Amino acid sequence: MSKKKRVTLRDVARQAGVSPTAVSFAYNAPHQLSQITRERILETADALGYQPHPVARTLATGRTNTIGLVMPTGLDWILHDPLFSLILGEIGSVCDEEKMRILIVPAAGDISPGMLATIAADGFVLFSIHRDHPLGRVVERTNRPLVMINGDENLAAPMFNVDDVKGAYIACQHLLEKGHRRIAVGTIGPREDGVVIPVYERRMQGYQAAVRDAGLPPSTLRPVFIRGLMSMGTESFEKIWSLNPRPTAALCVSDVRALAVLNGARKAGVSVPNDLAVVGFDNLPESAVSTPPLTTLSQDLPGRVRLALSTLFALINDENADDSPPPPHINPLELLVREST
Amino acid sequence: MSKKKRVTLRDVARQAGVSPTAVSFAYNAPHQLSQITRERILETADALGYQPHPVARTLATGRTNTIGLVMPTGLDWILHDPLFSLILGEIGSVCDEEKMRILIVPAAGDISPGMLATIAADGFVLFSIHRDHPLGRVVERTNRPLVMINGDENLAAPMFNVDDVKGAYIACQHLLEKGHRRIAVGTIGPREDGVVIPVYERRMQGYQAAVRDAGLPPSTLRPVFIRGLMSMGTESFEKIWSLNPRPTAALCVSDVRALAVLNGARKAGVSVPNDLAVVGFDNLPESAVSTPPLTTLSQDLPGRVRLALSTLFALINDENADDSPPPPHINPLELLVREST
DNA sequence: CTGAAAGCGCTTACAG
DNA sequence: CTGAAAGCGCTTACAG
Repeated sequence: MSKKKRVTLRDVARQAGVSPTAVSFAYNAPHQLSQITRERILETADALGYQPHPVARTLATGRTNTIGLVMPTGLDWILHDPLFSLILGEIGSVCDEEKMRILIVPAAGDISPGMLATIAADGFVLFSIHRDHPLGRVVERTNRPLVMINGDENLAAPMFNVDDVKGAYIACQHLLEKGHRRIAVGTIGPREDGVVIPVYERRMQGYQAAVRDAGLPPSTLRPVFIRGLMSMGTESFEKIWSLNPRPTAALCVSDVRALAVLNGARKAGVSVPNDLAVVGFDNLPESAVSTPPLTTLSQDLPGRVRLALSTLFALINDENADDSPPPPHINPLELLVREST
Repeated sequence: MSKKKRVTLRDVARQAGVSPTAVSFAYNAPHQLSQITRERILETADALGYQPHPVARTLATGRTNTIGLVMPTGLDWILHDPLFSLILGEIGSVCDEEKMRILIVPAAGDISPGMLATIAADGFVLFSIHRDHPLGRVVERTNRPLVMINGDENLAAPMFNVDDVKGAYIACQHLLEKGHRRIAVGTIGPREDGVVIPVYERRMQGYQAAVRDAGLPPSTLRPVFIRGLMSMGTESFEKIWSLNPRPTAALCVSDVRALAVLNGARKAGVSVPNDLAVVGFDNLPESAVSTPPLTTLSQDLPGRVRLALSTLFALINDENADDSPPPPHINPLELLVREST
């Protein structure tokens, strides 16, 4: 094959003996053409192996039929956060239905104020952007359609979150009511790249508020930095278990962390919930079948993702949309008490 | 803000008092411009908030700086296959380094012969394409740069696989040597969408060959269809355990399946490896820390992915590349004997 | 129902 | 070092 010249609309027009306009109409405005002309054009196109050039089409119409998924880190995130996989899967279903494509945009490193402008997408979904992240500034001054998921509520953008603070509050309250007074908090440590994840920040606040409202000292809670990886179970558990004084319960900011701790505890021969109660966050499918099944906070992820995307699509289609972002959409969380507490 | 007119290169040129060419050069051929002109242009651009239009640039240069990741199913795959997440992560690192973007292309449903042509990408990575899948035809007649990972070796395309047949062979042999004569094979069932996954097909062949070469009857192997989901552990284990006669070992075509079975066995109080030996495939990070750690086949995934991508990038850059696809690249697999056998 | 023309916003020989 | 011009391959008023 090698450098075959691309067949263009012009070639088809010439071959079929019609104008370029007619060929374009055959694809984009069939009713503007007589049945017979249209068929001849389509047959010629087929015979020549013509395919409309997607980029040229985009330049002319202004539509890419692509949405950009922007995250504040490298792609390692996708890799290791099962919740993100769930979100991605849901976005995938919606995009299948809407015939939109998905462009992955990791925003590690160099973030210029105009970075979104350099990306060929009709709109963006931004994940976990913190107000102090360079993307926070970008978001506030861009005029391109975007929505945020799990973002910082201080940013002025359409926001689709869960009620992290309240969820964390009731999770912590649950443990306090069971009499726990020494609680490890399994949370994320400072990231090398300095990125702060808003949901974890809010969850910490929720835990702390519950302790405060119960009239207990802040030292009731002991933060422990653990990684969100199943393979780090032993290390994570050890970090918690070696606290002095030894905690009787662990609140984890994510289910992966909680599941890893469960795994580590089992290997160490420590009984959950008898020796250590464990609570997660987000209710992954795995959390229902772990040993023991995990107490956690459940949310309507599909509903939230769909709402975010339909908002985004509306923004894309109404150029002259209202300027002020709507109030944040905050899904409730429900405490699912299972056997780990 | 609303419908702000886009600032174009032309606007910058006018404002800076230079030609459009000069503005373009300021970005793409700095050395062609005097230091002073260049700075003036860049300042003007900045002041006007100019951003080069990525689509226009693509149309003129023919480069999108994007690679398409094509899979034969919907996005549900990404969702549930942890191995795919690993691959994606690795692709992500390489693309970060190369300043390439990633477009996700699920190819469920309507696949026209020209489908790749409708996608704005410089090249493609195709996953798990079977010769009978509609994409198989597409692949063979397209002249766009592409490579395949875990694909069907009967397809004429640059291929980057592992030695599934041999790996499966030695895994099965391992069990036979331990004296197992009733072996369940935990494999994928027919998918609703009819998609066949080449690696699983090959792995089945490898298991069967080992049994044959050992002079044992084919009935030594009993296929059981199980899902690749951690949350299906109990169901998967039950299916295996209820075979009659009851198997003493299970070969699983993927680690997720093996881990799920491990989980199900534990809940049922069945001891691994004493009552049931279990072998996985692919060596996920989790497999090293499961209870018990999983015997499985390990591969050099990062190396393979990087090789596939560098081949793709070479193809993208050399239009007049050699026509005949290179022989398939087949990475060796190593049996990692851990405590589940 | 059909066509000539302008336009989408860049890049890049080519000529000076 | 700098600019006028053609071209990338479509779409879409507009006029007939």
